[in-house]
Amino acid sequence: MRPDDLPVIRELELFAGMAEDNFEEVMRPAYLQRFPPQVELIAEGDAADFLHVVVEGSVELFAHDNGRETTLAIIHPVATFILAAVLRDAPYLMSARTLAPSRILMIPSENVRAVFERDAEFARSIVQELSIRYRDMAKSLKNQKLRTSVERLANYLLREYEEQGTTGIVNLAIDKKTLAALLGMTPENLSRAFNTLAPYGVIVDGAKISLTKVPDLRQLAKPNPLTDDPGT
Amino acid sequence: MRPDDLPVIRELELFAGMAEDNFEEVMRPAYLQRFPPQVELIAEGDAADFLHVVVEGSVELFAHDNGRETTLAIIHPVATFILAAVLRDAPYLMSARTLAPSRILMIPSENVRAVFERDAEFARSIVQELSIRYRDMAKSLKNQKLRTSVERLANYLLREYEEQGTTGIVNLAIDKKTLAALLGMTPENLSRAFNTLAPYGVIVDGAKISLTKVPDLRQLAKPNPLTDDPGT
DNA sequence: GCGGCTTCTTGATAATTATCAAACAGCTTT
DNA sequence: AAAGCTGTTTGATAATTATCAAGAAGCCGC
Repeated sequence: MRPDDLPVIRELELFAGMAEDNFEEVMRPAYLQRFPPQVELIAEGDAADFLHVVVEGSVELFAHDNGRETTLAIIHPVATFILAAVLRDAPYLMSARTLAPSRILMIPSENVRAVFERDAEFARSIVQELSIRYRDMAKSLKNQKLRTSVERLANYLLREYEEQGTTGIVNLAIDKKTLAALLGMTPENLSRAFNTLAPYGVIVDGAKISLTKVPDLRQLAKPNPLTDDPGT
Repeated sequence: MRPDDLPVIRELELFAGMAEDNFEEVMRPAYLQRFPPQVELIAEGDAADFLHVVVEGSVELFAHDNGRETTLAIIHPVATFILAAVLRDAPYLMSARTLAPSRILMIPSENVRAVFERDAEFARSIVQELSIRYRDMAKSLKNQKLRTSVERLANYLLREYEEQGTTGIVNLAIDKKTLAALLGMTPENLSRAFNTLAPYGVIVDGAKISLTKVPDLRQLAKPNPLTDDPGT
């Protein structure tokens, strides 16, 4: 592990409050590894041996059923994934693969559980993290069940628009195939959904999306904090 | 509160491990109330003032967006709901209504949070409960994104079949309109989905569903523990 | 029993989404 | 520059799901 990585991880909300010696105990057996893109880090059904932290790059959480595949979330630095499986010592429900060249911190599950038992601050942070994740998942389910694919795309664009500083340009950080899977549609349909949004000022140029009529787009999308706002 | 209710609640996994005096402190300001069916207990967007426990009856968690409504879960006794909102002191993401005449225990959120801070066993239980809920939500999302409506119905029936003792008869505990919303389809489509399943030995008689060709149904449904098994 | 009610079902049609096939664009490799 | 990728788009068609309208079945109060 590079010496300048630890402070970054320490600042993660999950670890920020815990006692220094407990932090060290969690981190001592952890290791940080570099992965190229498209490497499968974990597979659904596997035992949850490690808590993973995306330190750099990005990770896609996806799942299979019936021979079909879907994307459930994209994890950006610095954040953990599969915390729930680790805490329950249960099989992963999702697989994970790197999207970009990434550095992943892997902490043995036992250590997470052991320190959780005796560090109340850490326990508190874990509960907050889990609650956020639960709520994000609930929002995703609402998004999927209550909106059409065009609406999901419109809301996704508006969310990115806010996060990227309302400049009028949204840069897609993931390729369109992955975006389609995340939004619960086929790549062909994503392409058509972009066309449908053209009258609402959505101009596509590769991964660069211009939003020229945000009020119109907003009227179509009808964003709702109880479905859209992540991390609350 | 009836004196014989407390032990039942005490046995809830969430409360089982905690110290007696802490349990009393959580419960002292709580109150147990009886509600007729179809009473809206909480509304999405409201502040999370109480942790709710379904002691008797049943509760539907549902949500709106875009003028549409969907059902996210049905809660049976004895179980809590909206724990994540309580812990984060954040607005509810879902509304809740009674489906049957129900008795609901309401515990002020502050008390839950206060005791959580100092009872490590309680904290542990909360983490387990949250993890289960997160994973159930993830399973629901997989179910919704990866399966057709007929497949979702088939898997629902098989799950109920197991839970109701594999007798060949499944009794629907909720009306078909609610089931349709839970499975993410319209009532009309649910009716048609049942017809589609007739060749697989699914015979509908009101709320009584007979499964006469379970192996065939299973072959169609392709149930998967990583999508279906609740509470793991 | 008879309205009156709700729930559920059926039919016809429309909207949404997926599939299959082919073309195209932007890459890299040779 | 040509060939071969991969990712994306477009077109044609099919499958899935929703909507609208009407009918059937069950339930309740009187």
